[in-house]
Amino acid sequence: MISETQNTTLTQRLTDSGLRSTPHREVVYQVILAKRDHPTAEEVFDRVKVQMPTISLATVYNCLDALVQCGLIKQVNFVREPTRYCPNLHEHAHFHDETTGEIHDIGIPADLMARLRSILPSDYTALSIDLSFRGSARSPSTQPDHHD
Amino acid sequence: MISETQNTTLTQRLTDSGLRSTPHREVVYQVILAKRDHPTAEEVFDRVKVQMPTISLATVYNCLDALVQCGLIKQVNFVREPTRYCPNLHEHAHFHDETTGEIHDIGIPADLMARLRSILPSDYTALSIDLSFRGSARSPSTQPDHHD
DNA sequence: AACATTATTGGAATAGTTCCAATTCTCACT
DNA sequence: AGTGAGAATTGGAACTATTCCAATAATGTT
Repeated sequence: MISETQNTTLTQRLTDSGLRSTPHREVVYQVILAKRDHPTAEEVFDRVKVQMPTISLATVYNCLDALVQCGLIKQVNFVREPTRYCPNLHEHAHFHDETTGEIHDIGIPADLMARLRSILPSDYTALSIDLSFRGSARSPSTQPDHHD
Repeated sequence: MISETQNTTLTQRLTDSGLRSTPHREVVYQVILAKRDHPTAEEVFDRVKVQMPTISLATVYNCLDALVQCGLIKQVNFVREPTRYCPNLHEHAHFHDETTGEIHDIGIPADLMARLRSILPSDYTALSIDLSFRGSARSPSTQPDHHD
């Protein structure tokens, strides 16, 4: 079940963006919050169907778009992979572990965010910044030195 | 025509990765170098066809994969957009201008690259780092000046 | 020249996402 | 509570991007 607080946040955020709070959107949001991984639309669809078997994939896309639009979730994408969705609203990067397939959130310190913005020419306005790593997490000793 | 130097680099890089230098791969590489934008596979296909009308889209994908594999080009991707290809081998970020649709390269200073790596836990090994911005370049205030 | 390996081809198949028209729901206003 | 306008949902078709496949062609090696 969604807590009062979360529910309020959801409704609030949606209406702030001129969108309605609907049962479908609530369940989609709930499902993304419940398991803190980075599901694809298809995975969200599967999880939502457990509670709401009649929901359609098109509606899941619609709900995800709505949640992105009102700023409650973010889209994450890796090369030639389907879009994934992430409810972590703190500034963070993503590490895509190619060995396990998992995606890990990596916090970005505020000063680094500022530094990132600073590399842009002054007339560029960034609405969003995306930092992602690809590699593997479990290679403790045998790391081949690799310089360019 | 491809210059000796470029051709040598291409052949060298390919063979280093256990791949062959073929006419198709040469033309694909040449086309990507010629216009320094960030074409999709489909766009590369269209440009290559001018010189090599019989090439197939599957081959373009194959060639692009080969060039990525040997490190001569990089894949760039934005949310729900087809993969794009970039021959800039310097460390750089991408700015996706949503007003014009253009993608601009933004250099990343060496110390910033180091800083980025430093936010990863010590047992994470990054094979690649991807930094991208989304926004618009034309400043929000009235800006009659027009630079490129 | 013959062979093994690798590349190319066209087309079919798949995956991810969007679109559409019909229906249902919700909210604001009586 | 009833009604109408606008928004959301639905299923399925359409579309786009990419991969797969089996047959053919090209290449480098002996």
